[in-house]
Amino acid sequence: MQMTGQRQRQADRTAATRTKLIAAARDLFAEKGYAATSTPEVVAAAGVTRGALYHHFAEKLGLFRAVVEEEHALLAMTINAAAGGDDELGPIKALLQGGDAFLTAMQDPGRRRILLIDAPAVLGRAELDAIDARHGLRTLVEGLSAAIDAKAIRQLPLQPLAHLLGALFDRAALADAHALPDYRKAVRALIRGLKV
Amino acid sequence: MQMTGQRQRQADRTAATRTKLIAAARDLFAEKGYAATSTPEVVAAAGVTRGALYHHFAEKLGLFRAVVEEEHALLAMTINAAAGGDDELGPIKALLQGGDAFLTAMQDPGRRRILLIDAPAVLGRAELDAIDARHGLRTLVEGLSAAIDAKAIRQLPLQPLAHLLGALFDRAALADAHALPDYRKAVRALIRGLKV
DNA sequence: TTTGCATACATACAGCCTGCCTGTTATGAA
DNA sequence: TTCATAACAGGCAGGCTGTATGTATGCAAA
Repeated sequence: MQMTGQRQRQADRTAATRTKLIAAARDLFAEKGYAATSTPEVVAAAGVTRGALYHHFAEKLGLFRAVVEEEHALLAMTINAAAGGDDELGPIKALLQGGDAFLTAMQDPGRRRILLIDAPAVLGRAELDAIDARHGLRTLVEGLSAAIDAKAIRQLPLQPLAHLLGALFDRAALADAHALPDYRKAVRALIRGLKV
Repeated sequence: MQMTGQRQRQADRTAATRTKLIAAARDLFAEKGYAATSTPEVVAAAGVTRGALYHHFAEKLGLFRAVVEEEHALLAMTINAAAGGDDELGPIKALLQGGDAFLTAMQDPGRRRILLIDAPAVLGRAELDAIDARHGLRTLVEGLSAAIDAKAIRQLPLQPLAHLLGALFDRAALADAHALPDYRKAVRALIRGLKV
């Protein structure tokens, strides 16, 4: 039965084009930002035509959305790989370690630009929060929830606290590399201050 | 001596045009965002021509910069008026009160869009930080410095801590109005956690 | 195997926008 | 009054986005 094989060929073709477009767009968005990146540039870098782009994505925004989704997923993977190991660490230590993993994973300037600088303005807070809720924020909420249940930190509104800590980490990630240790210290102090 | 009067006339003319442009741009940027606002729209709303705009501003970005500066100054004025009164309040109370004033002053959605959503992406973090350093962040740094000197909060790197708290307040300001009390509560807890 | 349809592109086009450039008018010093 | 300069006005070139139309390839059914 070659049906699967044939269908796969189609799917592969589609996937290959999408992948090339997203990869090329990611690099350009990372380097020059969303607004300064034109679709002709993207398709030239990807080795396809604008027709292909607009066949797969309704608009330039859709391509950016896809890039953000992928970058977010990659980020979550990296963090889970780095901080997902130790389970018996205590809720606060787990939070701090997760935060460190996040800051490390965010050292790529392109990633910072896409996720922290452009995405909020291009996609809007609401949509970016929705994406974030499916990836990084979820684990943060879980960690905080565990910490509160274990009475390791004060009882506070979960979602707001998670968003605020997320903003804290985002801001720390934007710090100059040489200032990062100080930011790390301040973040840790703020989190430790939540202890009951 | 009419020299002053004449010079004033020129200056007034310039100031009037600039004011009209900035006011019109502020409203449009607030409503539709920077990218979706065109210079033809702006000049139509301001009742001038594109020639006037490009005479006063080198590019569209310069107009946005001016809007951000003004909005930042207005914000600082509002906060100072609301929270600058009580001087003998204790450093932590003063911080919390200043934060509340900030959140109140940030309730205007247009202001939020301009300062918190668009500005970081359009101007870049570095330039926005430079602007912020001259307005809101300065008072925050002073407040924190006083609190540390008074040994009311733990000794931590000043600039990073200020930027982190700034990010905290920014995020809280973006919360839905109905969730604001919970955000406020969480922010207060985080700040109180800094006590020695 | 062939036929017919859908998917995956390619290309040309219309409309808009930005920044610049050239001309014109108002202003102020001499 | 004269002349220089600032403050505009209007037009133009280049580029970009999204769309519409045309073409080739894949693939399921007859």
